Amino acid sequence: MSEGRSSETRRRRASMREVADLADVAISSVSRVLSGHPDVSAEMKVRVLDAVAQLDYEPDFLAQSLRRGQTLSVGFVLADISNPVMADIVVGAEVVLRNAGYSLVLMNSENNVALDSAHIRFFQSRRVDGLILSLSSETHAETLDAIASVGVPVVVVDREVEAHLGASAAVNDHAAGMEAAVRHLVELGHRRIALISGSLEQLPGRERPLGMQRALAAAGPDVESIVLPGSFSRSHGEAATRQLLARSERPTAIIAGGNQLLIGCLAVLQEAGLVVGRDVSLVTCDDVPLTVLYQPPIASISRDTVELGRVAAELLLERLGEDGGPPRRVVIPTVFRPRASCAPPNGSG
Amino acid sequence: MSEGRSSETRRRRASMREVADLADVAISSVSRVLSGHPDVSAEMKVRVLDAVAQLDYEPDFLAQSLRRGQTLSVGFVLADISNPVMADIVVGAEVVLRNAGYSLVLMNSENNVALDSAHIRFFQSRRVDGLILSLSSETHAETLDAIASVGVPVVVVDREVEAHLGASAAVNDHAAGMEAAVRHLVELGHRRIALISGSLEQLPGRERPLGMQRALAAAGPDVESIVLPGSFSRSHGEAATRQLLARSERPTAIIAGGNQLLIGCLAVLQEAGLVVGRDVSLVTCDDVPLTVLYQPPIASISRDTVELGRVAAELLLERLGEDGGPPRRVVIPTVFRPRASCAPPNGSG
DNA sequence: AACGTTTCTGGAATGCATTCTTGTTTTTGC
DNA sequence: GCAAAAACAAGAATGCATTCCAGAAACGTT
Repeated sequence: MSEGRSSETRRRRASMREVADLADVAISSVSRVLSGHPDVSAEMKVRVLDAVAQLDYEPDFLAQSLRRGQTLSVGFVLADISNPVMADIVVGAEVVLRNAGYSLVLMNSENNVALDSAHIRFFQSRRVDGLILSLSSETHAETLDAIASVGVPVVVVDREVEAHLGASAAVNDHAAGMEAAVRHLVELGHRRIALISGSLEQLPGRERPLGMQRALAAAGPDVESIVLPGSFSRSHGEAATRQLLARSERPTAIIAGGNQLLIGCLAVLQEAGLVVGRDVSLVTCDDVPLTVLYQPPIASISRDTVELGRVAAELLLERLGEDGGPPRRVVIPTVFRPRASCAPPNGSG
Repeated sequence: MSEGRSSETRRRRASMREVADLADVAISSVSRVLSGHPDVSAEMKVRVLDAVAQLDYEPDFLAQSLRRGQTLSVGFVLADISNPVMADIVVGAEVVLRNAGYSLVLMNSENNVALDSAHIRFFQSRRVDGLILSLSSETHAETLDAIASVGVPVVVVDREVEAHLGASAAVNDHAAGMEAAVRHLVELGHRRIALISGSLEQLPGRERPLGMQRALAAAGPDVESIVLPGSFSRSHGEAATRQLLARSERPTAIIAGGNQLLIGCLAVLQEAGLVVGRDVSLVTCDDVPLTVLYQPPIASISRDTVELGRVAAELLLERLGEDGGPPRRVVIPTVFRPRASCAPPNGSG
C-alpha cells in the first residue's frame, strides 16, 4: 500500500520547498515545525508533518551544515590504523562521538610525517568541527603550523604538543608502568636490561625511558641499562635485537616498547634459537593476542586503549559544547602484568 | 614578511564575494578563474589570483558540495575495525580513494547486525557519493532495504548480496584455499578434520565449508569432517574447540576460520595441555603476526587483504566515474601456506 | 471601543559557490 | 568598413535550509 520509494525510478529527494508547497505553507513554517520552534499552531504542524511523511522528506545535511556553520563530523589523523592499539583507540572514540551525533572521519598517515599536516589541512577544508590527532611526529614544523591555524578544537591522543597550540590531551602514564616492569626485572636479579624504544617524537617513546631511569635510580648503581630508540616499527625491533645479541655482554632482559617492536624482536630471538623466559626475559608494551598466547606468555605493560579513545572523544566533545571550556589533559594509568616470560637470569636462579 | 595568517585573531575565512570585491570583478568571474574556465582574460586572471592569495581564500567545501551535488566522500561500514584483517582492507581502500580525491568515512558496526542498516542510512543522509560495505550480515532485511534505497553506488567487500541490489563485489576465493589446506591435511594422513567456521551470514563462512567438501569428495569416503559454524568471535572459537575436545573421537586436525577463532581455539588447546603440531594439527585463515611467531608456526590460508581493499575502492571509483559502468565482481585468490603446525596425526607418522 | 499583547505565519536575507543567460566589447573575415 | 563571430564579464537563478523581521489575526484589558 504505502510502499512509496520505488527503487526503479529512484525519485530525487524532496526539498523543503516541495514540502512547503504540498502543505501549502511557507518554507519557514516547515523549518519551524521540524526544528521544534514553539510558535507553531497544532493545525499547521499536522499539515506539515503529513507532507513530510508523504514525500519521505529528509533535510539535506549539506544545506544544514552550510547554514549552521558546523558539519557534525570529527577528523581523526592517526599514524597507522593497522596497529591494533590504534584501532582500539578509534573504536573507543567512534562510539562516544557517534552517540553524540558526530561522525568520525579517518585519515591514515602510514607513519609518514608529511601526511600528518596534509591530513590536517584536508580536514580543515572539509570543515570538520574538531580534530583528534595521534601524530606520527609531535615536532614537525608543518604539522604544528597546521594545528595552529586549523581553527577548531584539537585533542591529541598519547601525544604531547606545545602548550600554546591549545590542544587537549589524553595520554597514558607510560613511565609508571615501565618503572614497575623494570623494578620487577631487577627484583628477579637482572643487572643488564635493554629497552627497545620507539620514536622520540612520540610521547610514549620519551616517557618509557624516563620510567626506566626512575626504577634504575632506585635500584642502585650496579644495574646497567641499554636504551635503543628508533621507530615503532617491526624493522627497528629486528635491528635493535640483533644489535643487542651481538654485544659481548648481552642483556639478560629485553623490553619491547610496542607490539610492532615485539614482533621484530621475537622473530630475531627465535632465529637465534633463544628461548624466551629461559635464555632471555622479555617484556612488551600493550597487550595483544600474541602476548598471552605465546609460550611462555609475555609480560606486558598494559593499558586500556579503548578507554583512551573514549577519553579523547570526551575531551573533544567538552570543547565542542556551548561554552567550550579550556583544553585539558587527562592521564590514564598503565599497569605492569608479569608473566612467565620474565624469570631470573641464567645462573642466578 | 608575508606571514599573514595570525593565529591570534583567527580571521574568519574569506568568501568568494570578498575576493570578487577586492579584485573588483564579479563573483562569477572569480569562479571562472578558479575552475579553469576558458573565457578568462589574462589580465583578470592575475587580478583574481592576487586577491585570492592576499585573502588566503579557499573555496568552501560545503557550498561546493551543495551546488555540485557530490561530497567527494565515501562511507565504509565495517563489521569490526579492531580485526587486523578489516584494518588492512581499510588501509588499501583509503589510499586508493585518497589518491582519487575522495575521503573515507568509517563506521564500525561492532558485529551488530542492527548497526549495519543504521550506518547505511546515516551515510545516506550525509550524502556520501558511494558506499563500501563489509556487512555483519548479508541477509538482514533492514540492511537490504537500506542498500536498495540508498541511491549511490555500493561495493561489498568479501560479502555477497542479492544481485538485484546492483552492488559490485570484491571477494576472496576462500574455497580454493580451504580445498588446498584440507588436501594437505589428508595427504598427511588425517582422517577426521574439524572446521571451526564463522557466521553463515558472511560469504567466507559459507565458502570455506564448500572448499572443504570439494577436497573431501576428492579424498574418498574414509575422511570424516566436522563443521562447526557460529560467529567469527573468540568465544565461538573457544566453545567450538571445547566441543571438539569433548568428543569421544577427537579430530586430529582443526581449521580455525579466522583470527579471532584462532585465538579462542589456541587458548583452549593450551588450557587442555595439547601441543599444536604434535597432539593436534592446526590451520588458520589469514596471516597475522601470531601465525608465524607461534611455536610451531601455524599454517594459514592466506590472502592479500590490503589488495582486497584496493580492489574494492577501484570498483567503487569505476562506478563513480563519468559513465559509471555496471556492477562488477572481482575474485582475489587465497593461498594455503603449510607450516609446522601441520604434521601427520599421532600413530600414523 | 480602542489599544496593547500574544500567537502565528509569510517573506526575504543569509550562508557560499556554480552556471546559465544576457549583454558588451573585441576580433576576424570579406 | 561593416556584419558576423568570438571573447569576455556581469547579473541572476540555483542548490537547500535557517533565521530574522514584519505583518496579520486573535486575545485580553481598562
